[in-house]
Amino acid sequence: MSNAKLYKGSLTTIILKLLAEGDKMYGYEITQKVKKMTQGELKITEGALYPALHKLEADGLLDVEVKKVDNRLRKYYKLTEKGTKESVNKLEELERFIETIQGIVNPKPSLG
Amino acid sequence: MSNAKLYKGSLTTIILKLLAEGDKMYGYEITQKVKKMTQGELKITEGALYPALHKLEADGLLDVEVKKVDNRLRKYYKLTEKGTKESVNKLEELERFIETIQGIVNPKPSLG
DNA sequence: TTTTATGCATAAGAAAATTAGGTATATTTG
DNA sequence: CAAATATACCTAATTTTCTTATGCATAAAA
Repeated sequence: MSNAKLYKGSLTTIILKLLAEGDKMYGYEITQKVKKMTQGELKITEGALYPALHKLEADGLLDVEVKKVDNRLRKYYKLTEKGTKESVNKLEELERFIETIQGIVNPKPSLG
Repeated sequence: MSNAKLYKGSLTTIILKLLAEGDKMYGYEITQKVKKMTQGELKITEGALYPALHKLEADGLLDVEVKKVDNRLRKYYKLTEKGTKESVNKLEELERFIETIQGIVNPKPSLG
């Protein structure tokens, strides 16, 4: 994370959302995809990403599958059933956060 | 914070935004105003709020004025000049975060 | 041949919350 | 009147989630 500030707590939601698209992904791939999708605005640091992936795995939201490609290891992650449900929750939570904070920084005069 | 999840890092922005409206405010008033503006969705905890106010003051973004009203103390906070500038920065930062993360959770197919 | 890219990882520290208290006065309610 | 709730401040311990700084290894590019 460097250019655009990433509010703490949103990384997990990003990971779950990307994996909810259906395809399994490995860590490095996630950093590159986020960079591309945000036109370089958001850079996921490895120091944040890998511990986050390990925690999601430990919590039973992700399954891992190790593969060797071009003589280098890749750890492919995919959502478990629990992870699929949690991805829905996290996305709703994010939407609600955005609506809520918009209500403060861009309020309707009647409630200000 | 309890109902809607507050992403870590947004509290300072909320405080600065409310004070940027012009009127000085005291801590308890901020918690009540946020509750009202978000229809109870967002509850600022005192354990987060007061340390945040103290830090903003220590950083020279807020000025304090203590008043006794109904035999109870109130600490009124208002933006310094530096605080006014920072409130603009923080709001831009928040807008950018929202746009950026919308680009991930609600992507244009061309970039996905 | 040195740098950059790919791919994983962890450890120390900082930031910013949560949780759980504490003090005190004023008002409302049973 | 007593007890609960609202108003108003505070802090300390802990947890969560990052950043920063490393480390290792292979492949490709400069």
